[in-house]
Amino acid sequence: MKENYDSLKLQNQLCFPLYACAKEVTKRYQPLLNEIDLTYTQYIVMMVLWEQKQINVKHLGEMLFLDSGTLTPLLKKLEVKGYITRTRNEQDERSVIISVTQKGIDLRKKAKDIPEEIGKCVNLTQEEAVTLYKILYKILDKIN
Amino acid sequence: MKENYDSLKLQNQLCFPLYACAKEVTKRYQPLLNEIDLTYTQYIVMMVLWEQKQINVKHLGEMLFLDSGTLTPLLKKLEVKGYITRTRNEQDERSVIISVTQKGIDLRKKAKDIPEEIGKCVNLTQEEAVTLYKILYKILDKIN
DNA sequence: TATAATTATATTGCATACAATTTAATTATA
DNA sequence: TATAATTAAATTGTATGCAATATAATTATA
Repeated sequence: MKENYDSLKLQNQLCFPLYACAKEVTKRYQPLLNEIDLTYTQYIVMMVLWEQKQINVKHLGEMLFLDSGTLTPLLKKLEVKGYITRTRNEQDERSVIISVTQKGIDLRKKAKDIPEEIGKCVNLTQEEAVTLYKILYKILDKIN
Repeated sequence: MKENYDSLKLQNQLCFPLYACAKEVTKRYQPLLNEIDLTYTQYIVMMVLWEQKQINVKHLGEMLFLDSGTLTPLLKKLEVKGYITRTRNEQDERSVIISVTQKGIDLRKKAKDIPEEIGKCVNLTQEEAVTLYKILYKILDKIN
């Protein structure tokens, strides 16, 4: 009475290549991000702030799928670097407002070529990239 | 002379949904894996050992895209739990051979239903799943 | 309007990840 | 065959991530 464990084989997993791919791609960012003194997670935070200028921690966490245990220390580091400020919302003292500084805004110019560099090393066709994008967001939309 | 920073918008990134999706899906494993006292990374290590019974750290790292800085402490924890043993290769003392114990083998029965449970919460069509799988492995194959 | 419930961050503890370095063993070569 | 180069793990240091809990502020309700 032999059981079938095929579903537990590494090559039959969908999550594993997802996990590995995310790590490998993120790793490719690091040498580029080192030049502007950011980690990948710090970079996506700055991306949000380049668009919005200002956002509270809760909303930021919802956008990036990160909780306060990750964001609080990370934001303090960005504050030390001078890229953001953290101030309590005067209307609701529970909330902390993150604002980008001029130094943070200036960083965007230096980051400008990073997406293209990463695109090169990922090397998908335009069609594949669009398909991947759609499927990933389908998962993200359903999962929460 | 306004510069165009569209490529730095969060919604134009391919890496971000990849990063977020990997995290969110992995998070869904945790309640299931808690019942058999494994983390996700420990789980994929056990997956390899359920197939191979024995493998050295270097080869394991290549399969899982993990380095010794991650694997060494993780494997020591699996050893403490009694799921694996770590022994030096007598032919080459630099190499450490990881072997699954009977207790480790028995764990597979308890893990059997996990892939299906995860499949439910990801909720892709069979075709989407296959497409995603292929694109992810295309990236992984090229990137290293 | 006191008190309970909820909400937004912060903190703590644990488990990755990885770059960089170290150590020990093996292999290549002058 | 000594010495240099290479290789495989282990170690160190830094940065996430997240569950669980704590704290403080706000809101709901008896």
